[in-house]
Amino acid sequence: MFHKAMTVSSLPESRAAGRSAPFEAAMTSYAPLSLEQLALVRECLGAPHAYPADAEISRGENVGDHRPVLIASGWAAVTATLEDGRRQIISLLIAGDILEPLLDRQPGLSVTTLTAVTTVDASGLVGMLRDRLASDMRPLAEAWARMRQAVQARLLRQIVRLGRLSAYERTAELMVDLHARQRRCGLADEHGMPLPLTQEMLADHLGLSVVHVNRILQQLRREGLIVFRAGRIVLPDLPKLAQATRR
Amino acid sequence: MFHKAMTVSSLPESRAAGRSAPFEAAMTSYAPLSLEQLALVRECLGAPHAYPADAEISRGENVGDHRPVLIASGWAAVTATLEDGRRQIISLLIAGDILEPLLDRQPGLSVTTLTAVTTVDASGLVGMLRDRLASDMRPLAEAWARMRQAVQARLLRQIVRLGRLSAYERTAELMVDLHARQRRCGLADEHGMPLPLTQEMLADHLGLSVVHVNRILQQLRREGLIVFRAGRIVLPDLPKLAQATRR
DNA sequence: CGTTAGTTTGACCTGTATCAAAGCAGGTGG
DNA sequence: CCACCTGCTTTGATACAGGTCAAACTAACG
Repeated sequence: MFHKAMTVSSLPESRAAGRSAPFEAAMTSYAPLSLEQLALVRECLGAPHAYPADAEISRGENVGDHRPVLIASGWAAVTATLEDGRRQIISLLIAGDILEPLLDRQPGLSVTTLTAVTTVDASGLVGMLRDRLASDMRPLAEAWARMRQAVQARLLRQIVRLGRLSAYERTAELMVDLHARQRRCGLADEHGMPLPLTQEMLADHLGLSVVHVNRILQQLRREGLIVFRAGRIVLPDLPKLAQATRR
Repeated sequence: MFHKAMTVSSLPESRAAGRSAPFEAAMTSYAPLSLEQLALVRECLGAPHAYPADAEISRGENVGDHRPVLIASGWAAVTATLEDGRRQIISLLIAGDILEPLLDRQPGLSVTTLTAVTTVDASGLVGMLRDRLASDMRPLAEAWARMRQAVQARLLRQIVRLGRLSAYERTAELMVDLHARQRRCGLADEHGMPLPLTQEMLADHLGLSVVHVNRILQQLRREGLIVFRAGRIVLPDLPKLAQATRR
């Protein structure tokens, strides 16, 4: 019915606006920031690093030199692979997301790009936030802290999803969540968003089989809760979709 | 077959040794610490706070005054409760564990004691670690960092468990994990440990139904991988149990 | 065009949930 | 000391969500 359309939805990702635009937008959404503060953020960020799709993001061999990094564009995933090939996508990373040392480099885990990705080094930013606790920088630190909390909250939510929600509820909730996250950094409009994920990736994230994910998506489509169009996913009735999240 | 025996296994919990003994043991297991360093840790810890079983650990109403806390004795759980009553125990907390602000106080989550629990305030310790970066305190900071990493790693592992392991694998892995954790702080011997959890709690943690947990436990017992005795659980063949963790 | 990666379909199987009831142990109060 | 609760575990019967296997279908791409 939507026939391989999903994979095509990744954007050209090159843009006139600064590399960190989605991140700045996200940050502002966590605490209101002045233009000066945003400029300061921009200064602190390191040079961008580009990865092709399906590559591993490894930041230094030693555990020591793992620096925090921001996803500037594209989609990536923190993935666990079991010996027998079963995979679990622990966390999806999208533009504006923080990738902290704490998260990756656990043995058995890897961070892989799902689309082409650019990252920027955030250790400068972290250092700046640690040093400068001046009152006018307070909102910055606050936004940063809230973003980290959000990362954590998502992990916990993922546990609840996998532990207690049905396939249908899980899928609906993931869509709602991805939409909210992409809205924060201006990558989604009110009813649509990019979704550059294959059904296999969705399955690996939702703890389901590919076949079942396919059937759940069909059900959601039949009910008019999601529509695939032009490589994007459209959520025509967000409230009803949010309803589908609960039993 | 073991008939309500599990619940009885919580220890008297009053002890001549200092309140923070399990925590110190755990910390040393993450980085070798001198007696002086351990003494310093002890000084930094706040006064103990006691909770009865089945109580909520809430640390201040405002998000601001959430201090990091250590579990000095007893078992607690970070729990999510859905509107319709479904529950998911996100994380089990045992003696020596760190309970960070980041973890609790997400909306919909609560931290509840499963047995009688004593906690100690760790904000002093954190402050000390932040201020004193003297070289001789380096091991302390390192141990602390590793403990935090372990907390994080467990959360990620829990996602993999729920997403990709069978009920049988999940259960076996939990036992192995709990044993390793309790060994670290000297609460378990080589083949046995306290397990003050009802099958319902296990179910809520493993994302299963009570009935199914019961059947899995029976299977593990039949296979001689676990034995319940005198309110403790015995793991007679740890290697084989670890094997049961994988498919 | 053939190849390849992704989606869709159907048939079938199984792990796990649900429901209901019974068994067991410990605590309580008469 | 017994009888009764109450909370926990165990058992059996049954239902269903979701997995597995296999094959067809579609679209993109070189």
